[in-house]
Amino acid sequence: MPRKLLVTSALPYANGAIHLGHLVEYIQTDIWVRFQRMQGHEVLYVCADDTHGTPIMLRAQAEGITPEALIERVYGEHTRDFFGGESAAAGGKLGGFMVSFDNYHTTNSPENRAFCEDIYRRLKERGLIDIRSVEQFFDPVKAMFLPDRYIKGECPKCGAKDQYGDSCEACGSTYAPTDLKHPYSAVSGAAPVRKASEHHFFRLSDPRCEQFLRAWTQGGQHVQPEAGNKLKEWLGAPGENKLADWDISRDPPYFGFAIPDTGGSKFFYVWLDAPVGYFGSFRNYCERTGKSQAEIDAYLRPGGDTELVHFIGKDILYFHALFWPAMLEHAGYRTPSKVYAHGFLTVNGEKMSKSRGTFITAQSYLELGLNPEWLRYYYAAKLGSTMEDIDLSLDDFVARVNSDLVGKYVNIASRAAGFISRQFDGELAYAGDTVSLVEGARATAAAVRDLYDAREFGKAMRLVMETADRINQEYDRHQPWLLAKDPQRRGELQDCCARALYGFKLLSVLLAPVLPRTAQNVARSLFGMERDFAWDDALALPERIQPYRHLMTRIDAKQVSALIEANKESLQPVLPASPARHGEQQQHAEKPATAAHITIEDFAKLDLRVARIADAEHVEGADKLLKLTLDVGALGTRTVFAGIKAAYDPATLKDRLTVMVANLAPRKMKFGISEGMILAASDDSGGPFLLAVDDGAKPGMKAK
RNA sequence: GGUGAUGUAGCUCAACCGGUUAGAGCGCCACACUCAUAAUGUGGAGGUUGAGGGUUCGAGUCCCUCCAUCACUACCA
Repeated sequence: MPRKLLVTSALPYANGAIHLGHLVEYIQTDIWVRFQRMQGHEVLYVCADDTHGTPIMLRAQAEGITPEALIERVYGEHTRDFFGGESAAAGGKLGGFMVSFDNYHTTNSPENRAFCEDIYRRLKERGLIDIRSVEQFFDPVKAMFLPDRYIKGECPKCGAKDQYGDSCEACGSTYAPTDLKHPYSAVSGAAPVRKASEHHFFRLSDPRCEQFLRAWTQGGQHVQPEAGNKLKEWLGAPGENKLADWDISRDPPYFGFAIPDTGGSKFFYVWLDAPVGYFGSFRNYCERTGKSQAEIDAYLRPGGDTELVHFIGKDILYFHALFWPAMLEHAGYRTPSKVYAHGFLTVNGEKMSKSRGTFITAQSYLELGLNPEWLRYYYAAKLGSTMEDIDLSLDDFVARVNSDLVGKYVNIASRAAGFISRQFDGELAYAGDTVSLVEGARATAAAVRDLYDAREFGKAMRLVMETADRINQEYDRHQPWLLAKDPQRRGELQDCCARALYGFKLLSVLLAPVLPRTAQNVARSLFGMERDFAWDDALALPERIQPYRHLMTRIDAKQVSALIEANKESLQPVLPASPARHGEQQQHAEKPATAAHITIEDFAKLDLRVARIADAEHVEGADKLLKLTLDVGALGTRTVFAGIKAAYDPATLKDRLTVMVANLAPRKMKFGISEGMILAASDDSGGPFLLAVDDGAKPGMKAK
């Protein structure tokens, strides 16, 4: 019985170009989708641009255009990269990277708005929406609330200037925007002020949500085992109530959908309407193709026999495995059947980097004339069913594609077709037993089918290439180039070439989900079919061929070098990149390498002082911390929390002299502000041991 | 600091519930072949499975410690 599958890839954010990191997901999903279609299942593969939120709004302002104009332009770029643009959509989705969406929509659509409003209203009816006051940074010049990423200032830890409100690129520490020293708005440069506003929350902490999610995420039905473990961590132990309510509203100005009944004073947070965009795109497709309401409901209401399958990056598991199913469940919609998370892409073993030129855009890859099927194959060869990261090793990419695809696979057709065309006018004929030949193919196809279905593409590719090796070996064994010289042995020649070409057909069917364009060429141009391959074509012996035309060229390593060169850039984005977002895999900033040595100037930045421990006390509820009051002479007294409880009794510390870092940025900790740091030594064998100061030193003296 | 993942030949990866001399492809060396847009075949070299302990008749596989990388996280400051 055919399955009915509604499949999605995460929505790419409409403020940037598609790059090779994104493509892991779209290629992975597309291979799976094409495979399922070949099995005869009904598949709807939908996606959309994720178009709302502050980054889009500000970017449009910076460019002096409306947000609508911006997202329309980006829509054109994204669809071009994915499948050659809207104009190519009707032609079989073999442009761009050949991602075969049935529908590619936008979240800024009436369909999406209707779903968002409906879901919100239903959640509200069920008492799962709370309204609470929240205090946030506000830009008085632009008259807008600022997301964390738009507040910059000095890192509270290392003092680096111009750091974002959530983490420091210099030292890698994370903190709240309120921790920043000298904060300023990245939008206007003004000093932000604290301001309260009412926010709408989805009550994820409600027992109904927790209970549902505990059941939904465990048991291995919906997510991979590793993802299940991660989710378990986030859910905490039963009763622990680790899930925090989710803030789903934003204040204007905001590019997005107004929340119903707020008179336009509140907007849905982009992360609410993004996943809902899957449904919006689906509905748009249904309306476009004249589907009935009953058919639509079969996909959206609980209890149907359809499957909803999401492919995502592991960075957005939280949204897709917690917020999203909980929202759907309590709003009366069906919940996802599967959420499949993949890992990040690294290039040459490292994070993609603009300075190294490994932050490669889809557009540059295509414009430089690299074949998208090369990348599709390489990703397929590397992908498995887990959340593990995959590495694009560029040397390996060249070697692997050339050897597997050209040397092994395409070469089979190239070497056997010539004899058939020249000596037999394209006629294939088989001598002797063909039953075991077809049975062998059947077994291979079945094994590959199971691997595709389980998303074990790497294993599938290995099996396909083993098969290609065997076909080459078998062909060699008959030495057709010798048979061709002996008129008595024409039958043998024709047979071994026919068998090789049947093998080639088998391989082409098995590779069709990965290499759709080549497979189409093989089916139509070589085997003269009037349609594309179906899975069962793997079992049908071909009877004749058209003259062979070369199917795929090798990668020249120079093309890859040119690609790297083309992507090396020093241009900084006009505005800060948005944080992890729908389909926005790995936009993490690179951390600069730490220098092995520091200069004397670096050292001079440290203000080390002799401190007298004026008071030391236990902290209620703290396992490791002691609260110290330090006398630092002329600098006055400082409160410092030190993690030395295990080694020191407060009573013994009083009046001891030790060394502190006096100019360390104050750090808000659970039990108060710590205004410095005392020095202590420790390693595996023991510690911590406080540093002592020889007699004669006075509190406040500088250590250098 | 904690939790989890990863660490296997030069490169990319395999190895079911622990079970014979740890496999494959690429690369490399030699040979063969010439049908194929230098593709193919045969053979070979190459690994103390990150390090060190332990359990076992037997460990890449299980346990402990450590190291490295990555992710998440925190009451290191």
